[in-house]
Amino acid sequence: MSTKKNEKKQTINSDYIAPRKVTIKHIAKLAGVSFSTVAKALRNDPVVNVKTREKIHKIASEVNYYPNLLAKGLKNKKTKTIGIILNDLKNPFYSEIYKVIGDILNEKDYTMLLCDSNYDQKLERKNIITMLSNGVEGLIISPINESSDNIKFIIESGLKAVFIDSLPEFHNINYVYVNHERAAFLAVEHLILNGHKHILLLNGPEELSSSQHFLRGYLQALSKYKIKQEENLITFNDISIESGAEALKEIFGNKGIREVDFTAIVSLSDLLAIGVYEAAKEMHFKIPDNISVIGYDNIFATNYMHPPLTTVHQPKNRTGLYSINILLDQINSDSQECKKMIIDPILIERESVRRMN
Amino acid sequence: MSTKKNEKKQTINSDYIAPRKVTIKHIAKLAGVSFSTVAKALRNDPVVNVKTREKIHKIASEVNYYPNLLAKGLKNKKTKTIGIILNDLKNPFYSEIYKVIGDILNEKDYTMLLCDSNYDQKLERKNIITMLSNGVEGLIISPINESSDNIKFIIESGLKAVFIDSLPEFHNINYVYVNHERAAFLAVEHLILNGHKHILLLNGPEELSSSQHFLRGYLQALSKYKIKQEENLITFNDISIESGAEALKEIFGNKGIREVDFTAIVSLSDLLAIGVYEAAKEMHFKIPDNISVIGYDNIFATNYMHPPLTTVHQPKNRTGLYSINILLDQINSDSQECKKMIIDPILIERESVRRMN
DNA sequence: TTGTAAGCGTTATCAA
DNA sequence: TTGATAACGCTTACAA
Repeated sequence: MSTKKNEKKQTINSDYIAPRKVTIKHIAKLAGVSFSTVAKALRNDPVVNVKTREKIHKIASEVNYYPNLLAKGLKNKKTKTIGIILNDLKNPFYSEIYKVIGDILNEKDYTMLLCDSNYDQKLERKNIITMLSNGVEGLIISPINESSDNIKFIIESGLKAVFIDSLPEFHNINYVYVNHERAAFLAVEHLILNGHKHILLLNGPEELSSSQHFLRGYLQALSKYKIKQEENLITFNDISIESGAEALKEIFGNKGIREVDFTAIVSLSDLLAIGVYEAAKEMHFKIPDNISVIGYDNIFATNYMHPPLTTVHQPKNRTGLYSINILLDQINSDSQECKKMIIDPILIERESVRRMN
Repeated sequence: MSTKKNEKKQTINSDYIAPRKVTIKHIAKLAGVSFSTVAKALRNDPVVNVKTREKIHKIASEVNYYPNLLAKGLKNKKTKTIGIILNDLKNPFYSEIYKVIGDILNEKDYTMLLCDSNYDQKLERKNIITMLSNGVEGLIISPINESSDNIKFIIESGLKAVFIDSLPEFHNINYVYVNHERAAFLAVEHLILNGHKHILLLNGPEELSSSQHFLRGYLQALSKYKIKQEENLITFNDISIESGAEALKEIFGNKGIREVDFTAIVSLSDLLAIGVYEAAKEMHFKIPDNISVIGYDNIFATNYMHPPLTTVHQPKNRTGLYSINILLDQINSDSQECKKMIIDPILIERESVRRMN
């Protein structure tokens, strides 16, 4: 028995050449105690002698010991890790959200596993599995579609999750949702009150839940003000500056400004709205003189554009803050009660909408 | 012996109530084989019978099996995870970088552990340890200071790393560096050639290596054109819109535009430059009529500002692309040769600089 | 106060 | 072709 133990230690010793990561066993050897004593000492368990504890801590810091979180996680199912799945890391809208999440995580000594699903449901599924496989303690996700199998999969997995930017129809879930329907309504109403009757909708991808909510709000506003809905004024697009510009250029085609059949544009995302500005440069039309534009999100850049973009503000800080707090609460308190928050967006009037009446 | 084994299985069975994560042991039981056979089958080891393999795969997908990456990582020191440590997740400059990193990682089935150090060296150290503890296979870091202990710590840890946005003086390291010195030189030279002689430097934090390089470039340009350096025109600031605006407001104080002793501003970051725009709004001066501004980074927003910001472009895509490729190469090929890349920035002339001559 | 041993979910080696 | 077993680094009863 003791021979065997010695053999084992020999093996470790003979590895000296390659600088191995130091473990509690190495420390134990240096301190001349058993490795379980080291484990206890490192966690400052009062059961171990103060002298021993100090000695062990001293050694640990001398050899730059840091624990292996994989081993720890494997043992206690606590990885101190939370997962974030978003659709476009580059969109400043999301950046603001995970910035505040990151700050809180820093404070609470959690780590963030971040994935970008690129608005692709297959990738989204893969990312969810990655999170599960990595044993994250919780998940914050902005799902592509709120009634997709991916959501069911998350729920059934038992992983604690907070959905953001969406409104999945399950009762045993948490979400923090900024009311997109209301946002669209606010935007379109603002346009209508300024005398616009033909309003182009630059929506996101059709399968995106956000797009669906936004469309609903758009339609609601039209209907409230008895404005006829025009099929050709509803467009679905990828969410990026480029595709916003692309969409406009396509619509214009050979037409001149005067021949185009709308006077204003609402868009699901400020990025798309910036695309309109880009198109304006290239196609030589003026905002808001020829075409009015209103965005959504209120990303920082919109305030400095020319003209400053009228947009609907999404409280991104609060979204991040609430979602991470709800998640951490649930992780650390076993309280199974679900939190559902709906935040109201706010119209920010700037100078990209022209008064027609 | 066999009794004991049965007892163990009983224990697992009696856990039925709480829906446990399924492991290869559960599958083994369902399939009526040993768990080591399952392990082999799942990795499609041809040593196991085709029938058995198929059966096991079928069961695995029925019960939604996914492997425990913690266990896997513990066993083979391969976590399929890479760490990214940056200083401000909200800065679009960084977003663009980790967007492309994320895309590549998606492709190669790696996961990204992302930390924000907030320009704080203590936090940076903590984040490095977190990465080590989590067993990342590689690290991409934009360090705060390139000669800090944190860098040495990384090198000594043996973790494969690529440094970005900095130029640490060690030979056995990789870096992808955009030449900040050159960037500052380009910017200041542009200002000088347009007739500016009193140029305010809105630099980043003093301990930031980037700030130091940038300052060097600023000084170089002044000296090349025989312009006297003025101490009070060199300022260090946090990198954000707010602190850019703050700095300007403080400088102005009670002075009017005419009394201020510079005609142009160079800044280490577009964010700071946007702060100048913000100040311009509040203090009622005009860019470039009263004050010229030139930024650095060329974040997407600068092109749409009023006036469009003249800035120096940093190839962010290439930074991301090169760094992740170098890292992945090194991880998967044991080639220990170090890669050092220096990328040249490019002046982008827009409309925020006034011609004085 | 300290040490022993089992176990977390895998992989890999060896035996059957 | 399949199964038993040890090991990865840690935690945690339990024994000494």
